[in-house]
Amino acid sequence: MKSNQTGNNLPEPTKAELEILQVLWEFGPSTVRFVNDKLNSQKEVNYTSTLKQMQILTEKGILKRDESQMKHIYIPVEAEEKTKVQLLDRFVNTLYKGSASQLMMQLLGNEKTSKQEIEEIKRLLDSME
Amino acid sequence: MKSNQTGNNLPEPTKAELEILQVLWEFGPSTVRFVNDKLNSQKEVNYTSTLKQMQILTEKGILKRDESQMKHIYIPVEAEEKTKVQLLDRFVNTLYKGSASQLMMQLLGNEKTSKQEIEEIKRLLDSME
DNA sequence: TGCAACGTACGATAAATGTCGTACCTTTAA
DNA sequence: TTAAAGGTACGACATTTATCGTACGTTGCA
Repeated sequence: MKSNQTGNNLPEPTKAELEILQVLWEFGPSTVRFVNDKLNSQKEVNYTSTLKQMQILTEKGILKRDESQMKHIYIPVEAEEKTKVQLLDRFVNTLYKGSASQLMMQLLGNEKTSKQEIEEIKRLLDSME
Repeated sequence: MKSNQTGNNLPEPTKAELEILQVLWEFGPSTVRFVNDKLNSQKEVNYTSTLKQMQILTEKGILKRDESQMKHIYIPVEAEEKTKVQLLDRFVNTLYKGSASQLMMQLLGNEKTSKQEIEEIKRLLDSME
């Protein structure tokens, strides 16, 4: 048995798995064919590779599927937000020892964070009172 | 040759590699023995495992080392901030399509982000005018 | 001076991840 | 009614990541 500093032992979605999740989040419950087509607009990947990944994702309990028809329909078990929150939490803990404000500083110091983004964040904070 | 959506092909530090980097960032240039001891305060890991990792890190160009003495001294090539910025950038791009404010919203909605943290962020923003 | 302590080098191996080929089932249209 | 198109299942395999054993070199001190 092993554990890490943050006690965070979630069934970690891997890179390839995340790509699949993103398609499902964006377009809703889908067939393997559909997901594979979307993935192929970005990189070449074999149909059976995507199928296998989605089957594994299902075994892991990250996806579930509707098998009532021949074309199985895959659905994320957890909502997009919930999964992202978990990933973000892990990220903050790992790199910033849990300090959200430290992460913020870096975000704001980043050239790529536009003034527009910063304005938006300020509005967000003000509306939180 | 493969590439991803964000065109981000940095020599990705892995989990175990990150743990080593964190020690070096926190305590400065160190020997393998030192790093291994620090790691072992959190999880059991063999000296030679740590050594191997640090050698690989060096091959990848993420660490460099001073071999002038028997006890080699390892040093991160890039500063902590720079590496973290890259990782953060990748994270934002992957999960939030590059939108820092979206990430923020999630951060602020997170139970674990304390009011104290939020206050700190506000101060930070105000001081940025 | 020789041995114990401590160091590096490096190959073996395990486990996780990612990709694909092939077998086989279902649907449909000529 | 059968063959082609399009599904799923599943095992094989390459690569990456992670860990460790063993060999061997250096140092210092009993």
